[in-house]
Amino acid sequence: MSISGAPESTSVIPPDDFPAQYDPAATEAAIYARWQEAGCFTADASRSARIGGDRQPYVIVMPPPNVTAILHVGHGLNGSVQDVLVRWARMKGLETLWLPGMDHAGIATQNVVEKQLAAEGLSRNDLGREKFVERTAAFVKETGGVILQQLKSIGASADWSRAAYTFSPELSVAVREAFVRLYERGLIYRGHRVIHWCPRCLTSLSDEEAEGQETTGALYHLSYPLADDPTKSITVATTRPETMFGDVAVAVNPADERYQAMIGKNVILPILNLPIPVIADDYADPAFGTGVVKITPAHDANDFEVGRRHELPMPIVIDANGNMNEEADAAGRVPPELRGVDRFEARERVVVMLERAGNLVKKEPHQHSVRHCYRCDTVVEPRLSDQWFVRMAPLAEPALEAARTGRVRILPEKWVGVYEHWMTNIRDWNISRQIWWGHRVPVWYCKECDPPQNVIASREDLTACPFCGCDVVQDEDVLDTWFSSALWPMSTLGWPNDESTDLRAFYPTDVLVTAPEILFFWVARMIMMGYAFKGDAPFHSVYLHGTARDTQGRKMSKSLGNGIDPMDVVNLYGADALRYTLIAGMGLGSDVFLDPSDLDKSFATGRNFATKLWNIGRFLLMNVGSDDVRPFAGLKTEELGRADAWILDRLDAAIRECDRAIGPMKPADDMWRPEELASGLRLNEYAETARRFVWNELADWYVEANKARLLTAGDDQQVARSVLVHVFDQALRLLHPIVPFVSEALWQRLPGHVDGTFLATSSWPIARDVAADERPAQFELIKEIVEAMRRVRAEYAIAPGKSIDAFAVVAPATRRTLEEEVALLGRLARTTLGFVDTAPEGAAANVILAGGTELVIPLAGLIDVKKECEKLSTELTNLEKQLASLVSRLENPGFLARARADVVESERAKRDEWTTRRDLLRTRFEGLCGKA
RNA sequence: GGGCGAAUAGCUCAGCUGGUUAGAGCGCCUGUCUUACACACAGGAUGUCGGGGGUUCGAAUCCCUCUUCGCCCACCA
Repeated sequence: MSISGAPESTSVIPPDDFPAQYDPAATEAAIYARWQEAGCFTADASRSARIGGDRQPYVIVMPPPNVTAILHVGHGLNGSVQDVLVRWARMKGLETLWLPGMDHAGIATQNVVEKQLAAEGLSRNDLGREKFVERTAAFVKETGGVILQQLKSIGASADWSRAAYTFSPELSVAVREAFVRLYERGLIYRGHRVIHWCPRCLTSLSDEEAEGQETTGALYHLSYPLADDPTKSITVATTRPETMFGDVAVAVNPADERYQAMIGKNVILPILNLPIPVIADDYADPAFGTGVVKITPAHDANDFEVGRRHELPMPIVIDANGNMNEEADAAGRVPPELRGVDRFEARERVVVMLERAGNLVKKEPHQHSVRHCYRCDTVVEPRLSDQWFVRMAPLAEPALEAARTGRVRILPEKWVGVYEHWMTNIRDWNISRQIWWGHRVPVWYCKECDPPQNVIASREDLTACPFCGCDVVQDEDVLDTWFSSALWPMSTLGWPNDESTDLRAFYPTDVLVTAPEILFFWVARMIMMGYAFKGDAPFHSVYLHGTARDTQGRKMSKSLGNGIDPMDVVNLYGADALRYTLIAGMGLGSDVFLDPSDLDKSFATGRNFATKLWNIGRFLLMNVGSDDVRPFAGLKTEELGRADAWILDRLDAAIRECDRAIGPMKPADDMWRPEELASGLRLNEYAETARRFVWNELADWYVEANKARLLTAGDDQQVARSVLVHVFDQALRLLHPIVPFVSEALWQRLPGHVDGTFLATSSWPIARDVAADERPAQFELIKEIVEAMRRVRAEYAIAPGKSIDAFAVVAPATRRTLEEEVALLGRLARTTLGFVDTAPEGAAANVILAGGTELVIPLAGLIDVKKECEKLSTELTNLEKQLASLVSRLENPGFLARARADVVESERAKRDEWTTRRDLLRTRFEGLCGKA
């Protein structure tokens, strides 16, 4: 198939400049390069109205992907959403900044490098801290940042000149500043307590990093004999019998009748034969298990609290690697045969030992949540240690208020409740990690000074104690990666330098787009830090998008092997196909389902749409040519045909709908009004509206209606060329944020395109404000007539080549204005259409259109009269039934009294229309089929 | 265990504050290579809007309840 079949006179575009088949691979990279050369995505701080410029700023900070990450569909989804928003804002004339960057991803990156070392038979300790950090930095420098390149190939219009990195010198300054300020305000403290410990990563984790997984384990009932009467015993229930060596007490509820006599007595810890006290504490729940809980303060966060309340010792019996071992306060507690044994292995063996000793009462299956390391999935071990914490309650207060007052809008709204719940029950944040890759805790210890002077948090590296001048040592720990991420919107713009141009021009930012999983990891903490250091929220909107899932609803992941590589999609169908499919397929907050085994089907929507768009462009260029086009603005209203008036009307409607779907860009006066909290950011509605306009209105009707006009030289041809080019130009603008490449490629080829201008930086369409006129409605009538004729043809299986005659019975005034236009459109249905005042006699297909217009198609010899009668009969019956129910509604006093006036009005209009139709149908029926 | 959300065409979902003959994409059926497009065009079929109650003149839409799925949180060992 080539365009050689096209009439020579209109074939003005050489095939090599406008291939018949859209080729994204050949188009996209070149276009992206030109955008970058032209600086289309580089934001100019001096234009921000906040520092005296002429434009409102619009800023999105990109959730920084891990520096080692490779693009997956989740990133594709996230990036596409942000890119749609920033491209939209840019076209709306705002000074738009999409600030990209990467996260050094402490534990994750360290794990990658440690794995490499392991392959060489080395551990990080073999290298030592300094060498290890050097090696990791080199690895990151060498291989990191792949994902940023990949984001470019999906069209991300980020300002790469501002790309940031959480571990850069600049951002490290911000991290230190934040730490020291919080420390000085008493919001960071060092605590000795039970935290989540990953025995594989050998570091502590925050509550959020230790993810619970429902697991079927066992609940073991163990009997601990009484010290003063070994014939009696008390039964405790536990899921972790191996921790018994760390038991220092058993607790019962003070109100529990059953155990009143035991409180204060001692029981004997089996195997070890150690006496431990029975204590009373509210923590013991009489309703759970036996009502008795063993207390292991060093290996359970709750037991730790109990231990503190009762001033109990806290022996550690499991070491950092998760093996049974005697550590602090545990001398003689771990039996020699278990020393060095893995905790799970030990569990089995302890159970056997207890069983032999007769202390195992029973074992029952038990469902409970076991926490795993979010980076390596190892079962987390609660461990007693010294860690740094952030006091969260004071920080959470303004952040919570922000969501309540409308300063920050969270979409979809269902997350607001989750956010509130978390914020009101917030717990302190463990920010220290026992790894090497990350921001080292900026705290130095002096051995000579007395507390509190011996602990110094400092913005500068210290070599000597500022108080006594002697040597100091820096804390060994590094900070949680998320501590630096929490500062992201500020630190990337220049904070802590409050005078920084970018910070003044672009902070606070506008929308944060991310996945709901990291609402607490990241989003909530950014809001808190924003208030803590800048006194304001870092953005006014949080958009939480869905997850990419496979056809079985499973989350796409590397480990499951059910992922889709976005680069495959880009290579096969182009970035636009990927973007359109993702954006159109994702309702607010709902997940996107894709079939990894059938990319062709999964991305058909986007691919087909890009192709369609390309073909409209081809038609336009082949038929409009490259000769000068009359400027649209110079056209007089009366020069426009009905089709022109109609498509312009549809365009205005589409523009309005798209604007409404994406929603208000910013809150007025920095506060969302209640009714705005749930509105906007419906990107799928925007995509659907734009698609419908371009495909179903522009291509299916306007282009078809214009074919004849464009071939007939004259004034009207010039009008048609002008309107077509204008409407397509506007349509490309409307679509550009979703499908930037193909729209740009086409826009650059439009007649009259000025070299060096880009669709990416052109203006967003504005709906006209014009007086209503009757022509769009008249075109709708033509459309209906054509559709009716097609239906009749299909129904009676009239051969495609065979022309038929039809008559439309319309009001004389309308008829006069319709005739010429319908003549042009007649070919659409291969029908000769005439207009008459009354229907002709004889057999005919009869269609009643909206508004009471009757279409009569005399089909002598073509139709089966009996079939037609049956059809008329059922149509008539249905209509009468519907009409009856409508009439009864309109006669219902309750309805008339309570329904809104406009509803009543429209119901009445509908009744009148249906009545007319019913009468026409009845006449037709009686004429054709007789009274029978 | 607490909280939140969802259930609409074979599949993925729209249907906003109650009033439409309940929609879209993909899939399916029937025609068509009509000079931009077969990744297309034209036409078509398919839904007791999860079950049951209720409020109302009127419910896919509001309330209650049940069922089934998701998600978030949680110290019941």
